[in-house]
Amino acid sequence: MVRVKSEAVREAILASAATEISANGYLDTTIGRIAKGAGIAPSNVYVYFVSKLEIYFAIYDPWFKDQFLALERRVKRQPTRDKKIRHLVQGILRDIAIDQTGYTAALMEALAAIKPKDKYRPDLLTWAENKIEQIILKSVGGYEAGDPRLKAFAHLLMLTFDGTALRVKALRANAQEDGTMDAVEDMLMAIISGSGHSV
Amino acid sequence: MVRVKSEAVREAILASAATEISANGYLDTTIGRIAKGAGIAPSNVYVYFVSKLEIYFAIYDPWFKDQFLALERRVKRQPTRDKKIRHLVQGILRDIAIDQTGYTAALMEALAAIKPKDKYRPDLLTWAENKIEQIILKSVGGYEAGDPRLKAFAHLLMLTFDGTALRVKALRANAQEDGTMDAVEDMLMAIISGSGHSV
DNA sequence: TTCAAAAACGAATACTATTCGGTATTGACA
DNA sequence: TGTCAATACCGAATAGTATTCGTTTTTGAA
Repeated sequence: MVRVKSEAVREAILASAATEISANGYLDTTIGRIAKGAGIAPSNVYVYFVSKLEIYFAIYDPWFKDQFLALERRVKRQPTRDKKIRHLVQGILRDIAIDQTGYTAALMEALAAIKPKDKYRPDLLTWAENKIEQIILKSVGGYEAGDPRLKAFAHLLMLTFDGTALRVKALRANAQEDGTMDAVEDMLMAIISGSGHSV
Repeated sequence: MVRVKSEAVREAILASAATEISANGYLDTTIGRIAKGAGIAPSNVYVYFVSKLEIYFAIYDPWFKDQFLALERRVKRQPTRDKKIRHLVQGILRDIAIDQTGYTAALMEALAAIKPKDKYRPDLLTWAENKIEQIILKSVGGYEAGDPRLKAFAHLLMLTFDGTALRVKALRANAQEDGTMDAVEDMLMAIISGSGHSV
């Protein structure tokens, strides 16, 4: 092997793509513009990534996990169980689903655009649901490991996450401004704070 | 006006599009194939519809409303309040979100593909949430009109609907086969059956 | 200094939704 | 019943996309 991929080029592609996706979403971000932003030819992008989808997830995956890890720390820091639960639910719905970068809105486009040949594996979703279980288990408390309600709650929360993000995308308004989202959050919080035996 | 649009052609377009969308989803359904199925030229499709998105909603809107109306009747028919609630939640998540026609999976693609110039109005989502409130109010019982918990529950249910449909699309598996979805449904049912004052 | 692997490039390729310019049809009116 | 203008309808653009291909250039090891 006599010529080696440039880490700088790879980073330039990711940086350019991140900017574009944040500004224009997934579908409207073109390989051409990513390449121009990175200072290379469009075809050269394919030396570093097999597809636009792969580029997107190379950006979204670490961002998403960082968000959850930061959330975990915030939850842990709360003084009361109620506050922990509130931070968990609101953090996921308000901060990650409705994020300022637009990465999650782009996720909806990316997921919708997936073709069978992309062989997408929902690792991120699994990871997130496991992380939610973990946060409740270790930082919120009140549940035993393996409690099936934990897995169900985590799934419900992530389904709600998807719906929230999708609506940001399609309605370009943070949905109901009338306090309905607050009430939805309350319902979700009630599920997890009520059901567990108290600490 | 001397020549009139043919109702037969309009129907042929819709029928062809419905078949295509059911088989290939929204993004992979092309105007060319819709036209071929309808026996007309692609450009002629635009005499009847302004865009592919409009064609899609001309199909999805009535289908979706029919599903909800049929669900409403089924719920009403149940003998006990618990069974009514169960049918409501499962009908939405199992029958409409994970439908056999693939129309709802296509909805996720259509929503994701929406551009600002499409000026999409989320009437359907609003309609569905109102209908859910109505069903609970009139067919399930236990709540007063205007109870804010109704609106919140309807919203939560539809967010879950979105998430479920999105996963069908992206994972092409009805998600968790391990009973987690059952537990999620139970959680949703508990919210609405527990909170209302009993009848 | 050489040289082959492979990065990088520009030009295809194969698609797409939608538009445009002309042609053919047809419903109202004479 | 014949005329004619509005417009359905058609085929050929247009503009835009992700990705691939053939070639040129670079570069790291020998």
